[in-house]
Amino acid sequence: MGPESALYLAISQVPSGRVCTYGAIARLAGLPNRARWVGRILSRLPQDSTLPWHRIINSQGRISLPGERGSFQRQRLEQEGITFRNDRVNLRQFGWNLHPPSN
DNA sequence: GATGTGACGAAAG
DNA sequence: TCTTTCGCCACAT
Repeated sequence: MGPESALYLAISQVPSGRVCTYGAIARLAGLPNRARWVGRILSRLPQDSTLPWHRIINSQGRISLPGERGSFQRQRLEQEGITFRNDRVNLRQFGWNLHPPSN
C-alpha cells in the first residue's frame, strides 16, 4: 500500500464530530514530519471526493484554508456539532487520535 | 542549483 | 496567547 493510500485510509477513519491535525494524520499514515505533504495532497483532492477532508485542521485548532473555502470547511464542521471559539476548535474536546502510539 | 511558496509544526520569547 | 523563527518537504520558477 502506497503512502497516499495510507493517507486516504487514515482520513477516512476520522469520525464525524471529531477533527484531526495534519501532523497527526501524517503520523497515522506512517509518515511523521510530513504535515505539509498532507496539506498538499488535500489541496489537490477532487471536489467530488467523499473523503472527510474538512476534519483535518492545523495543530493550533484553526482552519488553514483561506477565504470562502475556509468558511465552507467551518460550516461542514459545525454541521457535525463541532463548535468554534474565536475561529478556533478545542482540540482537547474534539481532537481525535492526536498522539497515537508509534508502534 | 538557488529560491520562493504552501490546507504544517514546534519551540522560544 | 500572540508573533517570530526555524525545521520540514514537494514543486514551480
